Parts: sequence; structure tokens; C-alpha cells
Amino acid sequence: MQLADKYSPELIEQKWYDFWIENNLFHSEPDAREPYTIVIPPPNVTGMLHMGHMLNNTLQDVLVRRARMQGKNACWVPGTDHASIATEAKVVAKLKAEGIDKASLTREEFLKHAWEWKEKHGGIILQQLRKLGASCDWERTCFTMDEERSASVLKVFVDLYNKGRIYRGVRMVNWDPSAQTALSDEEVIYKESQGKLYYLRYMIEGSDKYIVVATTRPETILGDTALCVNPNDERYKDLPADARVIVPLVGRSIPVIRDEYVDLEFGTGALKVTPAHDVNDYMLGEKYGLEAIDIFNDNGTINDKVGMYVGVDRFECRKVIEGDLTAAGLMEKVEPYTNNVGYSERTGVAIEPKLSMQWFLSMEELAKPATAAVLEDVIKFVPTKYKNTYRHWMENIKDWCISRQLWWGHRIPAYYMPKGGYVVAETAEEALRLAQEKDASITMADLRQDEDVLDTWFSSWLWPISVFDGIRNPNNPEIEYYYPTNDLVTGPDIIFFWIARMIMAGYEWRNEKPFSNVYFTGIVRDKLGRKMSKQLGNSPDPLDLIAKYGADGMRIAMLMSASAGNDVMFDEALCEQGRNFCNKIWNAYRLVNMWEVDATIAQPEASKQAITWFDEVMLERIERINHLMAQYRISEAFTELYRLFWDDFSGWYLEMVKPAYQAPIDAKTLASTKHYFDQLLRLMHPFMPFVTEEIWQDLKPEGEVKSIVVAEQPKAEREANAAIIARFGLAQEVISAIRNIRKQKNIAQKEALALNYIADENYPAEFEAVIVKMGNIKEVATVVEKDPTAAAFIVKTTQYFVPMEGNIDKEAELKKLGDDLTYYEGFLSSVMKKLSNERFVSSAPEKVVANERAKQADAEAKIAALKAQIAALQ
RNA sequence: GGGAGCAUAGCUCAGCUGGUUCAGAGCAUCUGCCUUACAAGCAGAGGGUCAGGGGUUCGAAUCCCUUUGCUCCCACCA
Repeated sequence: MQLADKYSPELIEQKWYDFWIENNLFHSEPDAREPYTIVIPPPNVTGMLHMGHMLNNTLQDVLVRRARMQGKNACWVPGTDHASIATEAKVVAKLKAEGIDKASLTREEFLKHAWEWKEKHGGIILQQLRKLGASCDWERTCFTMDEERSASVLKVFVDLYNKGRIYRGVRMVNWDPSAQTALSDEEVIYKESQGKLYYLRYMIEGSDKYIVVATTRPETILGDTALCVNPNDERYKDLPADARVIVPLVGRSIPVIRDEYVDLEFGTGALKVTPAHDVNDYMLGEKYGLEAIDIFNDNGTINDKVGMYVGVDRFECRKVIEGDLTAAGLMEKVEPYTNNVGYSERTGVAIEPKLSMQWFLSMEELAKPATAAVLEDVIKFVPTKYKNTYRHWMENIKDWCISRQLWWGHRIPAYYMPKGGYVVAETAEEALRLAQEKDASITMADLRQDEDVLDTWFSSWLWPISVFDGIRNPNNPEIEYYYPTNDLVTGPDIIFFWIARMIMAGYEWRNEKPFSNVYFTGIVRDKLGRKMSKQLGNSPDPLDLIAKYGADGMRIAMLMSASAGNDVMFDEALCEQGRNFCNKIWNAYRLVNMWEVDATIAQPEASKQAITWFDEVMLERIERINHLMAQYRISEAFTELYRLFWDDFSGWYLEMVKPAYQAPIDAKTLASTKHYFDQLLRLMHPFMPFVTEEIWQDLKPEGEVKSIVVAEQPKAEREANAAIIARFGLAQEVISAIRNIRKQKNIAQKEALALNYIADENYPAEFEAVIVKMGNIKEVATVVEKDPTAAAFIVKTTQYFVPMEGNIDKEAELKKLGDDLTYYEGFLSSVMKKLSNERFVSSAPEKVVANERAKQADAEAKIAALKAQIAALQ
């Protein structure tokens, strides 16, 4: 095959992806092999691929491809999430842009639009994943709102309801006035916000005195139903027990109550109580039987309950009321104030605490086995630091508000009967049957299904089970085979939303963990450490990067910087490095590929020696990579490969076996070289699938499988011989020293040099041919005398001389030797200090002491050699 | 307010149970090379008081305490 001198990913990536799909290499069916399963964290169905997905899916693909090559039955299940609130918001915005108000549509009409939107944009993200090379089993693609998954959700809801875990009630919930739905606690993000603290005067009834109350939300005075002070507060000691105050502007008379909840230190020690709009006030309201006056409409404007500021937005109202209070002389003062305000994760608007009727899931029982599983490492977290976070949340778990006042999602399967009461059932027919048990006269037309849908996470928490239909058919062969899954790769930001709940669901419906390991990725940031965001415009389009550097280049960029749990500082330069590495592999293959074999020539000694060494290197690195991968040190495992291929294989091995220009190569060396190349490609394939497949297809041995995707991963059959590697290291140092001499003396590589040495046990005679070839040495000889006219160097204890015919700078040589001598003398003295220390020798382990003694011997020999050279020069 | 984590070369990070010439890698920088696989390359070089302070130890980047700086998570103080 004739190869271009640059690797061009754009010419081959699509070809091989198509090839993999045509040959069905990513598809899995249960069989006798050990399964290896990953379920994808389903991205939002109408979302676009961003850098976070790149990182996450690259890592998953590495794990899956490696498992597949290790002979496991690898199954990576892809899919998308319906993302209830996010998708509904997008559809609402799209309709608005077309001049259609959601409120003007029926549920059915809206859902029609939503499904159209989903059909149009849905799955784009999965197409994008193919560009990355993701080896998902696309035949298994799931959607959280497809028929199977929807049925699973309803089944689970009914099951929990029947177990008494789901209840319905009026509670204070987080209300999103933009999406106009309740949210779970996890969907609220608290941020420090600059606000004001307003000091309002509440006139005491029947007096011209007043009590000053500090509040950040003066507009909520409309809903005030009490004023509260601490019973121990001296300032309010004289206030009669039945004192009442007048709500400013509103004129309503409210009682003054006393409760130790009120902080004496804050503000004036007086608290206005608005039970409908503050969680704490709500609890006070419950305790003292106060009325809760809800003053807001669902969209955050003031309603007509009080008859003031009707229809005005809550923030606008705050401004207006500030003016009105000031005008009325009821504003004591206003101070700047920083406080924590909750914002909706999805729509970004400030959350309004609101009393409303919602569905809740009681979590306490669910949490128990799930907490234990992680604490006892039945499920391992990588890195482990997230165990703490998890434990804390699980041990303080609160009930989950699962209802959302949206249309896009799984509609709650509760059916209300005309005379009150409701039934919960998976189907309308079943609901009717249940209803008729209570009242035989009820017909289908009488039943009214709950309008709300379920929280998105109420479907995704079933994901590892539901993708194998394990909710509806708990004994089906697929779930039995693939579950529990092996690894979950995701971000720590969804540890509560998703991971914790999947674990709970796993134990609830399978009585088994959903996965064995959770690998937490970091957040992808730009090189300045900023989060990538649309607003900053610092988020590159991953597809552009793939087009520019190739999918492999992109994957390498992600791998280079991604140690588990650490944020990724993304820099486009890393993509370039990735691309360069692909090119390196490509060119190495070009070299090997152009060699002509001549079966008649004998194997050169240097090649034999190179092979002796490289056999051990391969063994050592495979072992190391296996070890790193077992610890999920994926980035480091890749670095090992990078250096193995670039430095050891290309930089050393290929150079050692490379025949002279246009000279043929012997058959043995070529066979070994191709074997190494084959092994290296297999090792690298999980990390960089495209370039490895392209080359492997050309290189692969006769009778091999049709794709590297299913080729066997190399194994380390025995332990590497460390002594060989160490001895070769001496030869490398000799070569390096010769190169240095050439550089210093400005001697071209083409010019052959002579090399003399004083023989001792540290001379790597078994790699002499390599030294000769790599150093371009015309002859090697042992000498007994030092040669003052030669450029000299020492490796370990062996003295070497490159004759220079007097062309040496004596002063410079002496200085260099002197510097070395100083260093080694210092080194020796520090070693001696240790060895002469009685306590060191007696308390340090034997191995360490032996090591120090070896250091001593080496240093002494080295010093002797240096001194000899210095003497010879002088 | 509570908790967790981080701080090592200009940048991004390794450094595992305290002990190997332990102070490392990649990138960047500098020097020399368009050497017939690769300039997307090759051969070299410089660069760190391991955040500051204290302690434990024969021995500390590593363990403990403390100060400073940063990050994240949790929490209803109006």
C-alpha cells in the first residue's frame, strides 16, 4: 500500500465507522462469555454535543473497547433523556417565536408540537457521538419516553404507591415561575446575590409606636399574617402579650407572636411571618395556626387576594413598594445586603417558595441499602472522595417532589373520581376497574387523570434496569445477563440527581447494585480554568475540533488531561498533540511498510539485540498499563502507551533495526517488527480507534479477525526481565553521551567515530552492536590506559573515550569532570551520613540499608573513575 | 455556618505503603539540525526552597498541627 506522508483522519474515519456498523461489531447478545456492560448517561434528547460529552464518552469508549478486546461480551447501551423541563422550555420558546402561546394550546396540541420537535432534533446528539467513534450498540438505543421505558415508569410509580411510599399533599415547594412548575430541592441552585435589607415600620395597634422589621422581600408584606419576636428579647419585654401590629400599606392587623426561632442578633430581632412564601414562616404558621395568604400567581405576578399591585411582577413590585413605603413614612432605612437566593437550574429564574399540592416519594427506606452499598464498597467510587458527599446526602435525605406542572413527560397515572378520591393504576382500564370497586357507577368518562408529569429523573433512575426491560420483565434473559452493569462514567454534579437514585432503584427492583464502579469525570474548563459556557463563548464545538484534528486527536486531547475527578483544563494545543501522535504512528507504519524483505540475508546483530530488549519492554509496559487501567488511571495508561510508541518503539527500536537507505531487511526482523506493531496497535486501539484500524487492516496477520475492534488485547504472559531493560539503559546512556559529544564538537552523524572503553562489569557488551549502529561507531576497542586526547565520559562506572586527535577543550573537559566530581562527592557524603548513623542502620528496613550500601559502592567507583580521568587530562 | 478537596518547573499534572540518583512527565522556552518514515519531525539544554511556618522520624513532596490562598459540596437565618 502506498501511503501519504501525512495522516489524514478525514479520509478514513467515516469509512471505518461504517465498516464497524456494517459488520455489526458493536452489537451484543447474551452468550456464554463474561458480559461487560455500560449504560450511557443519556444526554438530553434535543441537546447538542459539548466538550463534557466528549470527555465522558471518550472514557466510556476506551473502557468498552478494551473490554471487548479482552474477550468480554461488551455492551454499551446508548440512549437519550426526554429532559422534561429543558425540552418543554425549548418547545415553548420555539412556539413563542412563532407567535403561539402555550396557554392557548390543549395538552394534546402541545404534545404534538413537542414530539415534532423531538423527531426533528432528537437523536442528533447520538449521530454526533458516532463521529467520536463511540462503539455503542445502536440497535439498543433507548429513549426515556419510548414505550418500554414509559411503561416501566408507570409500573414503578404504581408499585411505590401500593407500597405506601408515594403520597400526595400540600407542601412548601420550590416554584419556578418561568416554567411554572414545582422543582425538587436538587434543581435549585443557591447563589450569592446582591440585594437590599429593608427596615419596615409596623405600627403597634392602638399606639403611635412601631416595631421595625428587617426583610429582604418587602413585597411579601401582602402575605404577612404575624410578626414574631424572641420571647427573651429585652427590647420587646414591654409589649403586651396580645399586642397586634398593622402591616404597612396593607393596613391589616396581625398578631405579634413569640418564638425562640427568631435570632436576637439579626436585624431588629423582629421577623415578619409570611407562611405562604417562606419555608420557615410556613413552619411558624403551622405551629401557631396562622393563615397562609398566597399572594402570587403561578407566573410570579401579584394576584388579587389582597387587591393591591395586582398583576405586577414580583421584582417590579419590590421596587414600587419600596417607593410607596418611603412615601408613607414607613421605611426606616435600606441597607445593601448579600444573601443566598435559589435559582432554577433550568430556567435560571429566582425560585419562589410556594405552597402547592404535589406528589412526593418517601426516600428513607430506599436510601438504606443504597447508602450501605457505597460505604461498604460494593459499589466503588473513583475517586473515593465522593463517598463522603454521597453519605452525607443519603443520611439526610428528604422526600422527593416528583410531580411537575408540565406536559412533556410521563403523566402521573392517578385518576380522580367525580366525588373525590383517586385511584392509581398503570392503565386507564385498570384505573376504571379500581374505581368501580369503590363506586360501581363510575364510567371511563368520569375519570380524570392527574394533569402533572413526573420529574425527568423519575425515569432516568431506572435506566440501568429499564434499558434491559428489567422493570416490566424482571426475569428476562437480557437483564439477567447484563445486570448489574460494570462501570458508570459520569460527572459528580449529578451524584444526587441520578447516581444515588439509580442505586436506590437498583436495590428496590433488582435487589442488586446497578453498577460496580462509578468513575467521576471532572468538569471541562478552558485553559484559563473557566467553566465552558455559551455566554463566555469559550466552548469550542467538538465537531469542529474533530474536523480539524480527527476524532482520535480529539480523544487523545481528552485523555491527556483527564485524571479521575479532576477538572479538565482544555487547551486546543492538546488536540494538536493528539493529531501529531496519530501522524507519528502513521509515519512509523510508512517506514515499516516500505521495507523490502530479502529472505537470504542474515539478521543483523543490532536487530537481534533490539528485539531482545523490546520483548521485555513490551511485557513491562503491558503489565503497567493493565495495572493503571485496573485503577481507572486512564490518562496515565494512555501516557504509558504514548511514550512506549513514541520513545521506545519509534525512537529506539525502529532506529536500531532500520536498514540502510533502500537496503532490504531480513525476514526475521521484519516479522518481529510487524508483530510489535500489531501488538502496539491493539494496545492503542481503545484510545484511538480510527488510525489503529486503518493501519491494522493493512498490517494484520493472515487469518486474523476482520477488525481490530474484535482483535485480542495483548497479554503479558510472563514477567519482564528487568535486568535486560536496565542493561540496555546503559547502552542508551552511552549512545546519548556519544550524541552529546557530536553536538559539542559539531561532528555530523554521518562521520563515524571510534569508541574505546576500559572494560568492567558495567559495560553492556551484549548491546554493543546497538551502540555501534546508533552511535555510528567505526570500531570499538577496550583500552587499559586513559586517553587524555579523547573526549571522555563515564556511564555508571565504565570509562569511555572517543578519540579526537587532540580536538578537545581541556579546560572545558576538566570543568565538566570537576562538576561531576563535586556532585558525586556530595552525594557520597550524604549516603555516608546515613550509613554512619547508628539509628538509620538499626531501624531502617534491610532493603533500604542495602540500597544505601549499593549507592555507596557505585558512588565510590564513579568518583575513582572521575579522578582518574581528571588525572589523565592534567 | 458545616463538610470535602487542592496548592510540586512558565502551563497542565504524576509522584501509590515515608526510603532506588526523588524532585519527575508532557507542553511551552532555548540551541543545533529540512539526517531518505515523520519539521505534525530529530538531537540536546535550561528551568522547581514541593504555598509559608512548626512538629513527628534515623529519614518528609509524602504523616500530624497551623497560617495563607483557591475550588467544590451541603445548609431556611429574615
